[in-house]
Amino acid sequence: MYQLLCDHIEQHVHLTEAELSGFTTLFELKNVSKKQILLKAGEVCRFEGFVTKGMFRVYHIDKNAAEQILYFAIENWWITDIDSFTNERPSQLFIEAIEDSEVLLISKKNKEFAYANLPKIEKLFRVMTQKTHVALQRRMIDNLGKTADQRYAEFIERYPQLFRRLSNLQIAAYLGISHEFLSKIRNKIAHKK
Amino acid sequence: MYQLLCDHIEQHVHLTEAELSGFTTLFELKNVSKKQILLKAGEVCRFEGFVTKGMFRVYHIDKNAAEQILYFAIENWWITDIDSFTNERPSQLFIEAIEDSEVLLISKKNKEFAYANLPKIEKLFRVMTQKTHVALQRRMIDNLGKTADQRYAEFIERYPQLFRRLSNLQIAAYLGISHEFLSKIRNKIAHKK
DNA sequence: TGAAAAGGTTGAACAAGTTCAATAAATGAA
DNA sequence: TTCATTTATTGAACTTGTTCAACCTTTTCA
Repeated sequence: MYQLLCDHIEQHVHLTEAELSGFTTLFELKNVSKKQILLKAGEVCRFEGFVTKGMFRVYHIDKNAAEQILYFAIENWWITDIDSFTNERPSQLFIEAIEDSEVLLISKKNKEFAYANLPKIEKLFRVMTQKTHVALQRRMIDNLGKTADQRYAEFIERYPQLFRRLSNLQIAAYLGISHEFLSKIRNKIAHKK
Repeated sequence: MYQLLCDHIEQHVHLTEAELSGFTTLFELKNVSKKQILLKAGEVCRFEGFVTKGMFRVYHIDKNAAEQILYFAIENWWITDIDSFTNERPSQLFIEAIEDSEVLLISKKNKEFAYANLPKIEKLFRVMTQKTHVALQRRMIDNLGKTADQRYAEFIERYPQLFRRLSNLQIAAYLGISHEFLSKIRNKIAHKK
């Protein structure tokens, strides 16, 4: 049961059958249709989710109503507002399905139960947070030093499976540029080759 | 001994006297003078460091020889290239003292010893990585959606203790702008008030 | 099927940020 | 103290990216 989740865990830590089923039963499956919102800014994020189907975007909306996308999550990725979830603070973020999706949700209570009773789970999440952090550090450096053209080219190269499934509006919000300018970058690339 | 480090740990997890001294003896104190480099890109990062005096910058140098600063660390902050340290891969980063400094270093072997023998330490580092990650997420969103003026104003407000000790060159490399443009922003602010 | 909504492109005017060069001010080391 | 180095400022020309408006194409869904 929950095959994708089990495989994912197995890649990071080795659990016995009992530990694995003890942990996975702490999740509940939720179907989320396209455009449905799982978390709104202002609410406390009550879940951490493992995506088993579809795609989500985690994003911020500023005072000018512009959207900044923090990350996308497809199959085998996790979604949450880690700050809101762990500190039970109102979130600054939105989480929305951009395809018809399925996600396995775990509550804070159940996650704490896992930390208390399954020490290897603490390691799992430490390692995962670390990996996510490394990826964000690299993205930060790219954003500080590279032009939009370069960031777009690298996005396509690094995440071809996201690129194929995303609209240019979403990609522009991830790169931090207007969608019109992204369109001009694409035009330039198309005519250069 | 190592009072700053003990206080810092105590803020995150509660250790017995024995655990605390068992952990802190895994560190060694190093004096680092201004402009001395602790880690060069290309090397494997062999340490994780807790700053007890002075200040460091962790940065990247791109092909055009421009520097992007990932973060600064003063007293009570940690420094490492987490990717290079945990995966024993060549680093992409430099770590340099920008004041005469003191840092407590722990090796990978000793950190793994701590993880294996002091389960609370696993929690300490999970929580710390999580906090650092939340801060970087906020910075990422700011970088995607805000102008340099706004980012500068927020940097001063959020980190006044860093601001006072840093040159404008360092701040510009952190904000991702040229130091000339930062100078113009400062001029504009000065004349507006 | 057809109308509405969403996504994509283009151009023109503008704003934000860079580059280069010249100069001044502050700091540091002998 | 002094000379060299580093840091900060300013202006002019340039590049990168935004905004707004118009228009076209594709998708959605009743």
